[in-house]
Amino acid sequence: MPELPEVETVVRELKSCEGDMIVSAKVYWHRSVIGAVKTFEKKLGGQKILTIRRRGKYICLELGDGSILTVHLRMTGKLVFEPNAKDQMYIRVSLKLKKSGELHFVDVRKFGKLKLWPEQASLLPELGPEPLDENTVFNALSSLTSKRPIKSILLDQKVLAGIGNIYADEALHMAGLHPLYPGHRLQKKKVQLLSSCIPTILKRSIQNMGTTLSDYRTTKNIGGENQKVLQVYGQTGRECRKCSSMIRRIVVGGRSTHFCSRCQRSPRI
DNA sequence: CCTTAGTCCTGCATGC
DNA sequence: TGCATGCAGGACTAAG
Repeated sequence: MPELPEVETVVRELKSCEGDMIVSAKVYWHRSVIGAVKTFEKKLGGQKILTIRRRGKYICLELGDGSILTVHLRMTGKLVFEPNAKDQMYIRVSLKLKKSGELHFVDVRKFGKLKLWPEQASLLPELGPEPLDENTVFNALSSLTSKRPIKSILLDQKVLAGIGNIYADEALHMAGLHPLYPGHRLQKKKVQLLSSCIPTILKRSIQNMGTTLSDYRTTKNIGGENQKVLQVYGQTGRECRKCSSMIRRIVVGGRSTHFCSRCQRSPRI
């Protein structure tokens, strides 16, 4: 599933479309678009793409009239220029670009969403800060008084924007923290450690072009390589690469959670 | 304030 | 082989 590193990889590729123009937009599955589909198609036609940026897990296209198109890939969404035969079946939205060709939003499970935000709208106001800087992460985590499990806190986009299930598990393993540890009971030293692990884990994955477990691909239909260095996510039943203990799987806040019971000690109750 | 369950979806793994 | 069942999950919403 695309999280911050995967979205960042896609956005870096898409940067080549800055300055291009959206000739026309066509929606094939209306629920992939938030808001009125006719307005969406009409307002996108003829728009110049000024900048393409990432915010959390959102791809943000700043358009000529000041409006902003956001794309959230959710589970299986991807943006591709040349869809293969299988992709063709799952094209939900297509954007015809003047110079770059046709950009297709492909999404098997239809969870992904596109939204055109009107001019001057406050964009994505509920998102927390970006988690790529150690000090920023420390500030976001140290101001917490929540009793929720640290895993749930990391997945909360209002706390930090962009971390998903894979990197939450990987960062907690690197920091040696049990996913059920209550946020308010973390000592300052543990928060500091976790705050350095999160950017490290995310930046490494960006270098590896993201994690491809099933659907994630870049706009050029290239998979990432970061799945090769995952320590716990999807490793249930295998040996921990650090200590050889067995990787276990539990459910935290409805999400499957992977951890090493030796490296990540259970909190004292 | 908090947690849990339901919703959206489809492919794939499992079991008989 | 074929059919039924259940699972996966990000973000949102509703209920308790």
